[in-house]
Amino acid sequence: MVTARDIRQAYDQSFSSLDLNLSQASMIGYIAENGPMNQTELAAALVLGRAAIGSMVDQLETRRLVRRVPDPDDRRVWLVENTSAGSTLAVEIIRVDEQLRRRLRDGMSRAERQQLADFLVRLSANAATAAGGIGDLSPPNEIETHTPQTGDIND
Amino acid sequence: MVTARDIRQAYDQSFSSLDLNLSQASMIGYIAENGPMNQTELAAALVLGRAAIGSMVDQLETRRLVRRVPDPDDRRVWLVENTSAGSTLAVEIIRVDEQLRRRLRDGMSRAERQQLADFLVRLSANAATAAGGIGDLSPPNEIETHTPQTGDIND
DNA sequence: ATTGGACTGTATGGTGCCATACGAAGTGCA
DNA sequence: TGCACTTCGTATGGCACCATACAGTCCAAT
Repeated sequence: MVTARDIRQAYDQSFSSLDLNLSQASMIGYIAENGPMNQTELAAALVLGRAAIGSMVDQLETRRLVRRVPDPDDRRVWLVENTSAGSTLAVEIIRVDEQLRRRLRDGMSRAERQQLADFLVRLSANAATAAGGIGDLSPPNEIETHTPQTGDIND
Repeated sequence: MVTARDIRQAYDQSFSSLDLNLSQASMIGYIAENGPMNQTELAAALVLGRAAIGSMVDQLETRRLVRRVPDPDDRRVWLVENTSAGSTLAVEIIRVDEQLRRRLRDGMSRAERQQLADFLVRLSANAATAAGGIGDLSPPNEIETHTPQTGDIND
């Protein structure tokens, strides 16, 4: 937990020069790489709730970094896309991200990082099953139909 | 980060039967194992700010689980100690903790856990130095005189 | 055509934590 | 003996996120 906080802090600080926190930067970067998407998809990608995404979009929209455009196929949904200012910022974000990643990886081999990722996934799985049955010893239920997709912000 | 959240959630849920969250349980457990201590020490041990500790003590004090007693040697400080109810609860806390630890370790060898801990410490160190110099390439300053003590809630 | 269920984004209230600023009390130095 | 400096706990305001409930919309089945 402490490590997670340290890393988040390092990211927040790195992005503070761009006046963004980690989540905001992730959103802009993610849109830059995957194109406009609706808020529910963003929430899934960034592992946040829909409400949190909504208020993030609010903030970034007032700063003209992203923009809500109606989805022509579904009047319920907004497509969130980067403005030109947002796109410009995105390349900087990705640059900073890669730079910080390099510093975090410092002294860790590729194999080690792979193993670390593996450990974390296993821990998460254990935590999830543990959260399922509290005091009981019941077998793990069918709660997790969502084997966490790689391709998120792992690595 | 996601893993950290999952673990915290598992802990919170495990302790919810005792009507405690992870931080509260950690505090009572820590006092139970190390004896009464002042709030600054508690903050360092639980890796929280002093203000957060203060309000936690407030909560637990109204529930008569801990108690503030004046430090005879320093009139600024309160020593926080478990009440008898708190001590009773502590053994339950430790039991739940050990049980959950076992479930988290599931499928991980002792060597693997050791290695994981090592990775996390290294990552934290990297994050700390990265947080020191943002865009500059200056050498790490003397900010971190506090090599994170083992003996906390690692393992 | 209507209705029920599933899904989208929003509103609201709550939680846990931080950063900052403060008064009170201790400590070192002239 | 006085005066700065530090340290302790507290107060305040803010942030990021969650859970829940809700209105609007889509879709499938009658």
